Amino acid sequence: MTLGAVKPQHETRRRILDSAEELFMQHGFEGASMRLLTTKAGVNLAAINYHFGSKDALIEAVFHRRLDPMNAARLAELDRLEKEAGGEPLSPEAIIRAFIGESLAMIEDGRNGGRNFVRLLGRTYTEPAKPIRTLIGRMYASTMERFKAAFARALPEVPASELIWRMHFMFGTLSYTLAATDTVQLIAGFKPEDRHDSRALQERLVQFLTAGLLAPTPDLKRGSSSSTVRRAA
Amino acid sequence: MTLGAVKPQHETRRRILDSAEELFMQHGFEGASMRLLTTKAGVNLAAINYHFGSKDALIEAVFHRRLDPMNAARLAELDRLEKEAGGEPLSPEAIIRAFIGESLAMIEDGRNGGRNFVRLLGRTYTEPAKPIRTLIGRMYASTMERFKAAFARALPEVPASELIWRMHFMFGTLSYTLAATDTVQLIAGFKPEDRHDSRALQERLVQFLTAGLLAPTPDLKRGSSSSTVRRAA
DNA sequence: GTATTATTCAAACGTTCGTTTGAAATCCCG
DNA sequence: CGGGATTTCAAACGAACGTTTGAATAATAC
Repeated sequence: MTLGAVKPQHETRRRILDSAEELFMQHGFEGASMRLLTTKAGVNLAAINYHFGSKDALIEAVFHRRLDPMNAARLAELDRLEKEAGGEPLSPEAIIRAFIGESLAMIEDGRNGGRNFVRLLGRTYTEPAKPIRTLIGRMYASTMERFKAAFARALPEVPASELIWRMHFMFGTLSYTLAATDTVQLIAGFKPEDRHDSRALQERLVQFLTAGLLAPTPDLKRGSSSSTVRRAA
Repeated sequence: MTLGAVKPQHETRRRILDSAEELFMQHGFEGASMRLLTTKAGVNLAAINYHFGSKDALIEAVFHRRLDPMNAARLAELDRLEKEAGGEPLSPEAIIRAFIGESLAMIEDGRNGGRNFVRLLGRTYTEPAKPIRTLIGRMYASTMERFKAAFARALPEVPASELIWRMHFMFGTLSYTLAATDTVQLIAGFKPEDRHDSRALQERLVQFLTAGLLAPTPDLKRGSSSSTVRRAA
């Protein structure tokens, strides 16, 4: 058979990355074997070690390919908003949108495998393997710092410790939403069409997260901390 | 016959379950090998297959041991609240407390390995392996139905489809909070002592989740602005 | 066209995996 | 105390794992 033998320069690399994205999502990092990955990619078993060095390095490459541009876009959007605001603090909702927008946009971007990646990503935040956790942590560090600062500026009356918890909660909601879509359905009643409508999903998330972020701060100490009810929407 | 005392009889079983709980949490289901599990438990390699039949059956047993009582306690608490309310719908916050209280109580219950399990649990909701996902889904089904009904009664004005998404978000926040504690720290600034103070954590979560649950819904017919703020605390 | 480099390929490496086995040790009851 | 059932044990099983190898092939440079 005459295979159109025109192979772009790093076609093999790309095929491996695409397959890995999908199979890591379906079977996990340990569950997706080299043989499974290379078979799906239609390349030789040794190709992964040749092009990436090891399976771990492949995992790292999978994340770098998407996560670096993704966080860059988040920061760019934050920059754009802050420039537009001209010194004024941003609204919490706008910051939330800047953070989650890029993730959710990937969901319907069927052109590339962004959907696979985004679900893989949501899954990875609770990955047991330590090297992967530290890798993810490193890749997010600067982005998280910038957003933390933006939230702090937007909500000067919320204590820093409280803000960190709220960001923790928000990130958890996002990550679980990305990961669990299409997988476990603990709560019956999902309408399949909803899962792919990232626009509606984004609005639901923004409503939920904004309200949670602006919730009155709990009274943990004996002293009464004022219930700071802010703008709701 | 011989339904005699079951004291030391299943000591080996218990040791295996305890070790599995901890090692599954640390290394994942595939990462924790039979040899690692049995070595940590101080039992023979063949003990798992003898007492449970297979590694998969052990995983199932680990979840049944804790999850069944946990969900039973959730439902009992919900029953208690509803009886106490005598027909009146419960407050959303009370329902949230009934749901998350049992999970968080386990965190400080150092007596047994509840802490390990709770973190393992949070991790498992995004588990790639399908059998485990369906197992978890089955174990939660009835509990989720009851809580869904309770929320629907408490919030008659929120559309069912919206409510399901909000429950989804709430569950995600809880699961991520349970799982990611002590693991990945995307947001710098966690104070270690906070992680073990389940009382404070519960208050923070209740505040965040209640606000998110009660967030204004854009589709709401009585769509005037944000006056949907119900009892706040 | 030849030399050089880059990539692909089949085969095999040693290791570890979950499971099985049959005998030894232990427990339990009459 | 003795004998049948239960549990433990060391050893081995075949299968699958990630990785390596060296030759064959393709692409590129001179």
